[in-house]
Amino acid sequence: MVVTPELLNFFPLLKTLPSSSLMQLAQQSTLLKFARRAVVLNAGVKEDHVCFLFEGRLQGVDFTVDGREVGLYFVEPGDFCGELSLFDYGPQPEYIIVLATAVVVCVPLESLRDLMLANPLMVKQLGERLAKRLRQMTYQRSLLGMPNISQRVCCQLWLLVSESEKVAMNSAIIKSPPTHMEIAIMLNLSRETVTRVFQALQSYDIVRRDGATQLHITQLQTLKELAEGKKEL
Amino acid sequence: MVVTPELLNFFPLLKTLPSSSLMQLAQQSTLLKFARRAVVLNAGVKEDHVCFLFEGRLQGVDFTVDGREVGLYFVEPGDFCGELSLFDYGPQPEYIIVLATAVVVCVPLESLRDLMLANPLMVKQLGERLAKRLRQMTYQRSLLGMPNISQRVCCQLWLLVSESEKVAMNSAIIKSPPTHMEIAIMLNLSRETVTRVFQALQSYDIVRRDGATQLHITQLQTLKELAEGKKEL
DNA sequence: GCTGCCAAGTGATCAGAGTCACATCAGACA
DNA sequence: TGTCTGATGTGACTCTGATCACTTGGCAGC
Repeated sequence: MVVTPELLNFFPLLKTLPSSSLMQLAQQSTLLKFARRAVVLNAGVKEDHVCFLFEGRLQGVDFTVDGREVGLYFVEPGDFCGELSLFDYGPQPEYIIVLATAVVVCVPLESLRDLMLANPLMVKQLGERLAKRLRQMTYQRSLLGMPNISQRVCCQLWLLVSESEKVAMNSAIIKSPPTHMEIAIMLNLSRETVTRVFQALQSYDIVRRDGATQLHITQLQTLKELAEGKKEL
Repeated sequence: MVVTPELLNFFPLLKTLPSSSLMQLAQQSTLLKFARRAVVLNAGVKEDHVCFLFEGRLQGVDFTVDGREVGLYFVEPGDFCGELSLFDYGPQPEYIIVLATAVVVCVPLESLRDLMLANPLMVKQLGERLAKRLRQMTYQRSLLGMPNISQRVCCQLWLLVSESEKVAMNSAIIKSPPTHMEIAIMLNLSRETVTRVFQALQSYDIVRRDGATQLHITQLQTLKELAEGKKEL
């Protein structure tokens, strides 16, 4: 499918580029649609493109020696992944899996690297990006230290709420939310345990399922307090 | 204490700088000695310097809401910490604690940032550095997914062995190793559990304590196999 | 509408790590 | 040399979350 400069403009990182560069980049890029469970980037491989997510949701996952899945982070629209090798030329460290049908713009690694060399602003943005990811992973790691399981789940749920909805602080909607399994591997829990926490949350009417594609959080304030450990389920 | 350009030269990141810059940086930097348990960098604070470790060992730690310690990474001599805000001007995300009496060169953040702007090679190196830390954290996270506790401990131990000793593959020595507690928080385990794993390792004569300041790994090969899950304790 | 498939819901059971409460040990220090 | 402190070592007990083995439910495709 054809990639237009306007499409690239959707992504904060690329927005700052001169339109000539955008034009060129658009020509070299491809637009792909991935179904659920598809693998967007392979671990251990030197991938030759960076993936910009336009629509859907991705998850970075790793596997332990014994084949157990470990969830690392979620990728939301506007964000991208596979950028590590821009810096160190190393292989992609983790798998990137599609959680919800995803529309992805694949931008050649080399082109991006060239732009990066010519464009200090882009280096700055990419640096900020790595820093952000590092902060994110640090936070995610600290979640795992929490002894209270429900709190862990609530924190993760809270992370999935968009910033704008957090401000309003009323109710929120998470579109095509991760499955219990996908949340479980983020938090080092079993799928059943996550299900049981959700059962509890639903019984108190803190969250509600709107079909399979929407999770309605009816009491955002309560969820926050649960996440902060100010309340117990 | 006085910082000489030669001292700065010890650090790979700074080695590439022109000697004039080094000279200047040296004048602005301070050399500090920290005792065990001292706090080198505070979480949540906009620290104004980057810490280069000359001697000793540091640990990045975070705390959960309920005051539980979470270990994030170790810092070994030659390495540095507190560099995130170079990129995003944000606060230091985690505490940096001294594990073994540390000699630290504190370099002003602003000076480093200036050098970074003037010096593409340094940007490159710092980018590689962030990338490396991300890979490290990804790996450390995957350790937590392992269901077998001894394996987890062995992996962590294996990480503490220096690269040069891994090549020789005979025996190795870890100088002033982290305490059981410090290892425990890295692996989401209780201190007692780590102690029990060490007991097992010692009973099979895989590791041995040489006083409190040295941990002798007598069977490096076995340790590796344990870490890889090819063997069980 | 039927079938299949995957996600979610649920109870019973169990193992394994956390917790508690000590004892012990080694080095630091006066 | 005695004392203190922090690190280890260890047993007993608890209890929580994993596991297993199902059922149920919802959606997609035929």
